[in-house]
Amino acid sequence: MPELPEVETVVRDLRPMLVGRRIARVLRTSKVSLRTPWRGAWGPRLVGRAVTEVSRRGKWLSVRLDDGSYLLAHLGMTGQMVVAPASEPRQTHTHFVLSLNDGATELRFRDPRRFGSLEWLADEAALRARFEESGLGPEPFGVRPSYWREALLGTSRAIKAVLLDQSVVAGVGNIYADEALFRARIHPARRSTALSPREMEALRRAVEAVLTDAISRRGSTIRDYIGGSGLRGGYQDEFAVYGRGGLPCPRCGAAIISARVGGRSSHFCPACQPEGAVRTG
DNA sequence: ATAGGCGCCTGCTGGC
DNA sequence: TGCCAGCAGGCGCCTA
Repeated sequence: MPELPEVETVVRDLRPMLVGRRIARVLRTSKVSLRTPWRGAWGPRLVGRAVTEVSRRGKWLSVRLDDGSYLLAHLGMTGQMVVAPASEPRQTHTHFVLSLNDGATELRFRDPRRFGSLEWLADEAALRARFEESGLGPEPFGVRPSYWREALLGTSRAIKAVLLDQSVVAGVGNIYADEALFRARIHPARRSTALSPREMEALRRAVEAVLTDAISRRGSTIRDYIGGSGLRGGYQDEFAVYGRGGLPCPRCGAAIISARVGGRSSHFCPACQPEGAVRTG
């Protein structure tokens, strides 16, 4: 669920509430184990540590501690990371809780579907190795056009699948892939190698623009997503195509198509995003 | 080697 | 009203 704009929003929300605070207590509040278990004995490693930094890389969220170690979280489809008053009842599927030394708040990790993960890494080298292991590509902002072109020419897949490939560019998920393809007027099923240089460049810029706009609206809430302070996103109100099958295209009025491309539901305008002839305008 | 498909989970929706 | 299939923002693993 959470794609780059959602994770970025969580990071921005959490930062002022976490940086400078110390971890007073670590609680495992759910009996289920996460799909990727916490690596190592987490209790002793965290208690007493202060948070020095909260950041994002692709869809990963990291919390740096004052001994140089990191808590690394991936929110999967339904993961939430929220700082809440300790007095507030915890929701179901809250798996881990870090009590903070202000005595009043706690960081909660909640994840109904449990596709998310939470792990501890000893230092920055281990963090980088973890990103390497997951095949994480560059951040989508300021991608070099030459890199982009080579990445798109280096695979025979549909462009939609290429956008979802985190090793090509980190952070784009199903929503923003569809929205970026719409902005660039490219049909999701077209082979990435079939795009003209102009289209490739339009798409590179569309990805940046869509993600930037979504961040400014605090991401998109379809169902589960909330920011680090519990607020919902607002970008779902600006979707041009995602989840809008059968509704009119905001640009030309044609009915938006909903179809499976590369195993994922995809939404596009059949008029603005033609599958056949490459438009070379 | 690459690309596609499946499985992991829970919860909600829509059709019968 | 109730049941059940299908589907959901992700990703890693397996197979052809």
